Amino acid sequence: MIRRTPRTHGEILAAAARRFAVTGYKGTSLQDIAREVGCSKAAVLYHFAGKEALLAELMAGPISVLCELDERISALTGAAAQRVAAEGFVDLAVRFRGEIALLRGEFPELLAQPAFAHIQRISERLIEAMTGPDGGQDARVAALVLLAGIAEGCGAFADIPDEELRPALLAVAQRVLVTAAPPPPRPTLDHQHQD
Amino acid sequence: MIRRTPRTHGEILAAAARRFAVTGYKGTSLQDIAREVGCSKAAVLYHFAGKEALLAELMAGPISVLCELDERISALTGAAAQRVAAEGFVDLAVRFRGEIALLRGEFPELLAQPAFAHIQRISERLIEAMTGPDGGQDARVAALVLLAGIAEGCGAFADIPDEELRPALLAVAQRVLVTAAPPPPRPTLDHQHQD
DNA sequence: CCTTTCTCTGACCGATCGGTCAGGATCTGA
DNA sequence: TCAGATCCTGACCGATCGGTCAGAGAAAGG
Repeated sequence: MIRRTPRTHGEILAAAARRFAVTGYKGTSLQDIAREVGCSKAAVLYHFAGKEALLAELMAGPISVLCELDERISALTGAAAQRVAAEGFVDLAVRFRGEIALLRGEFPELLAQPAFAHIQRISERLIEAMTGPDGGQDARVAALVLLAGIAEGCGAFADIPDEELRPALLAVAQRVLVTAAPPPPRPTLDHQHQD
Repeated sequence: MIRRTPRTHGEILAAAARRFAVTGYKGTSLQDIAREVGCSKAAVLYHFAGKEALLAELMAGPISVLCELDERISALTGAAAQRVAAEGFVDLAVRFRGEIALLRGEFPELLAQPAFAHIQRISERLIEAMTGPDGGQDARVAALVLLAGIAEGCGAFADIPDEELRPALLAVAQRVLVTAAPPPPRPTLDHQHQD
């Protein structure tokens, strides 16, 4: 009586991840997943309550890590919160880039679902933290570009090993975020400078 | 006999843009668009050959500008190509951020369609140009994050006026891109592949 | 007036979606 | 051997999708 759902459960999950990564969540039908596994669509729905449950189980890992990150950040402010948010998000993106990639830009609509409502709030707090102590509009734009860029771009980073991707993304984050208000010595770019 | 399609054509187009911006391309049905206009679904299909034609007409502007940018870049190399690519893409994003936003992360699937195949190629060349003369993996990661971040993030920039958004994005681009490998500037991190 | 052209509608089509259901295998434990 | 739980299937459901079609209604021109 120990064997709950022998091997098909995991197989279906893996197949769903593969399909989602290729055609996106909405673009993948239960039929597609069933075909990938080599079983019937009804079998998929025997192991999982529905398509949404499939996604929820796939995203359980990154979501729990994201929640932990949110709690860590909520205890901080200013530059400390900014640094932890950036590093934490990079770590999360590197570790779960496969899972994040399979959402393929469907964040807005998926986040609109009540099941993922808290993710929406967390990402907003993440943006706020990444905006940093400067707090200006430029800093907020930078934070948004960084967050969206990492989230959307990490689908293209599948072939880069973790130990190379992490420092690369950290370097980008360090460069892009407005770390403070003080005037940096470097001139800001504009169209009219020497060629 | 002059009046081709009086005003409904433009009305339908505007309504489609509004709906696409809210629920995405795939997430918007012709019924939704018809409801927004206040006509029947058949009327929408009377003015437009199909849903795809609707999108194509909406994206005609940004696509033509993107093609121009591609041609301009193809005549350049190295740092010059990088600068033109970054500035050109920022300009494009600022100017057409409404149109870009209504794709809502559906780039991958839409680009997979044969009708948008050349866009795929152009974006790859854009990445290559933005990677810059350094050419290392870190530079490529930075370029990807920037491109994806601007494309995905500009949907959140609707309330920022052009004259504020452009310099903000240019500043981000200048910071994030690995500008060069030459001697004077700051050392690139962990990058032992030059001779 | 009638005819033609343009604009638009409601009904309808086939396909596909997520999901349900009755029941057939297959296995387990007594 | 039989009973019951587990695993899975094919058939089916209602909803919705993009798209078609015959024809109604209005406008224009003779």
